[in-house]
Amino acid sequence: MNEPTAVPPSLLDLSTYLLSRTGKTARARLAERLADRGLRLWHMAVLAALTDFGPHVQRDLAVRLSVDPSDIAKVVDELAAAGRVDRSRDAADRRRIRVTATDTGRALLRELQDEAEAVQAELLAPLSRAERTQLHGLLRRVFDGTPSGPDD
Amino acid sequence: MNEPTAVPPSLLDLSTYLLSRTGKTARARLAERLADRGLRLWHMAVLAALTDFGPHVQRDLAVRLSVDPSDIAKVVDELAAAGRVDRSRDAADRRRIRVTATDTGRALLRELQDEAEAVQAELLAPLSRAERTQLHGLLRRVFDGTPSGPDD
DNA sequence: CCTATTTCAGTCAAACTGATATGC
DNA sequence: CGCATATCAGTTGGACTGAAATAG
Repeated sequence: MNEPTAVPPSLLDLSTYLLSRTGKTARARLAERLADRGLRLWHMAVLAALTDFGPHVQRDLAVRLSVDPSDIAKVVDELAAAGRVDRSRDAADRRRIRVTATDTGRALLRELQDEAEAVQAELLAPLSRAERTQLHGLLRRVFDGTPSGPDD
Repeated sequence: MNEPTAVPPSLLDLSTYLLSRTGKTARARLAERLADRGLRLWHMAVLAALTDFGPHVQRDLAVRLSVDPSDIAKVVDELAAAGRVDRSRDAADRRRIRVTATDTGRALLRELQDEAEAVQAELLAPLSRAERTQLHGLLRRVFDGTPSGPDD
């Protein structure tokens, strides 16, 4: 008997289905690599925000990354325990906790970015360099045109 | 103080990040619409498989859609309770349960496809028709080149 | 006896909610 | 007092695991 491996065409015809599936695969592959280091995707996202934009109050990290503040707490806590970020109370407003990436935190981010690019190279292998640029541009315009929900 | 709304460039530069985010948005938007009808994405996927390829044994549904068999059971059960599919024991191999879409099941699928296309039109609004076709082609090639993991 | 199919119960991490403590 | 920030505990739906029941 033939194996029922073919995906339903009425799903394949939806670009949103392809987006969803390939996106999920991409995330899963990177998450798997990060798990080998005891990290999750949010650890990388936080390090990226701190490195790109400098120190953040935790609240601002949550806003920028569209994560719930209650979930940021745990992630920052773990990064701090590993020496990847420093935390310090804001002298002017003692409610606020300022988070800064350490040198080893920034070094870790560079390694994670290498991993991410390796995953990406695997995933986009069917495309030529020009096509990858094209895809990136199209995705970027879709992303920019999409008002961010709380769950994105 | 300026709002920290900008997403970190070191993430935006990753096509896989854009894929992941836009894919998640697409899924969430459609899931929200389906929830209004008391349905989830798997209900639609099962109806699509049954409509595109005809009746399936549950095991084959699980393989085709890359879902765990233990999760298919619940979905099919709900669809059957709503009269969208029929179940019958295979006479030759009484372990197997054959699932068939009913007329109302197929009618429901058509409605769900309309919803999906509406979501897609919203999401891809920034792109011209030609660009959407281009995007679809690129995504399709990435998808086809990606060996499916259990979690895709 | 071993395998295949279905099903149920339980685990597990992720996303979200609610409540609390602290400081403005 | 109201509001903002951080934190903790609990909930919820999804994906996966293990084991049982039935049939080949």
